[in-house]
Amino acid sequence: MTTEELSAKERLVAVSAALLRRHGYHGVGLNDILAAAKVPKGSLYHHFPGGKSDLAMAAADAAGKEMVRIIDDSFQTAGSVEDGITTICHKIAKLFDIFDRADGCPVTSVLFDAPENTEFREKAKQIFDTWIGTTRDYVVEMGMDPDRATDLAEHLLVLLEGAWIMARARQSSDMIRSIPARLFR
Amino acid sequence: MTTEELSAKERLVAVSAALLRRHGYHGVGLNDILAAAKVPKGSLYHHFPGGKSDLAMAAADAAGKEMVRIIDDSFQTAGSVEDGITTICHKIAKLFDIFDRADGCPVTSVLFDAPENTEFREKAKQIFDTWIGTTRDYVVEMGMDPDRATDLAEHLLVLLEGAWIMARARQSSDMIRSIPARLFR
DNA sequence: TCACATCTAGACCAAACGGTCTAGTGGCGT
DNA sequence: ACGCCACTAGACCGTTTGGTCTAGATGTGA
Repeated sequence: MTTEELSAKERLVAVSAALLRRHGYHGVGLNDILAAAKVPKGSLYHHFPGGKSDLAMAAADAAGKEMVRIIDDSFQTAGSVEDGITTICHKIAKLFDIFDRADGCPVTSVLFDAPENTEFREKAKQIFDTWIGTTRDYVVEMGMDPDRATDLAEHLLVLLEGAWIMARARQSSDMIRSIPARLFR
Repeated sequence: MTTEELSAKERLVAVSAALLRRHGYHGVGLNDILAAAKVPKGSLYHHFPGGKSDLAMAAADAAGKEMVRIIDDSFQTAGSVEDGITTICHKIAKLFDIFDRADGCPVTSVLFDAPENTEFREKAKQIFDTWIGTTRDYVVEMGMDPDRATDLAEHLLVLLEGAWIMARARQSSDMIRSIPARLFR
């Protein structure tokens, strides 16, 4: 993650996403984020008047969009539904391995840590639904009927979230890699 | 949750388990726990010299054992593997609904919030493995070969953890209730 | 009834928290 | 050259954090 040539705002979002993914919302201090991003407090509250929660929302959005990019990339080169989904899982598994096998799903880590905040939960739901919608659209495009496609996309997300948790506990991406086998058995 | 006749130590564990499940490790303050359990600080550090992390470990253990009890109960009255697993999911879904559709898996909520602590992660792994082992034993006892049984038990846990997350996001236990359909399709 | 261990009780502490505020800096349009 | 505005910079604030410590209550066996 090169934060070199990025603006202060961009650095803030990137660093937040990374730290929040690993430690959760309440697990990171604002000062940690500021120090890692090399941004003074004044800048934070200039770009994100809402403070920490504002920043977390932006970080979750960014992470959500990156996931959509992964889905797009995976299906662009895919010859079949199975192919596309397998690629998604392998890409995520690889990222998981790269980042010390320590990071959780961005949405879960960032948003569920603060469930007392309705806005957070709504955002999580919305991002999840975007992922499901994106996946479903590709699958429908490839010929599956919409209802089955929605179910498949939801099934994939459930497996992915569950596998992500197991992967963290076991410090191994195996569970993520074995998702396609579970889904298309 | 009647904390009436319990000892201070028991109240501490019960209240911690409940609060941690909802807010995560860093999301609850020691003072919140103490106030809810009506236990002074001195008592905490008498019973749990290790402080908050010590308490969280005990809470996770207690929650882990309760899950084993659910598995036991479900298989005791089950006529088939499918039956037992369906009962497990329904029991968990019911509990989820009762507790405001807000609580996550105890192990995930309690332990993953503090992944910088190796001891925490190990404990999470150990509890997960206990659940998998318990389930697998029942399934083997019912005639399935051990390898397939292990895979089935792991598959169930992955689906359960994933569904739990989705359930929180959507404030609905549907995803948990539909696990058997996904597993035995 | 006295000694002792267990447990309760909460005042107290340094550190860290998220957030506010004022001052200053840099670059761009005119 | 100047004024303006986006942004940087960090001192500072009240609150809350997890944790320590001393004092006292309670029960139990000799």
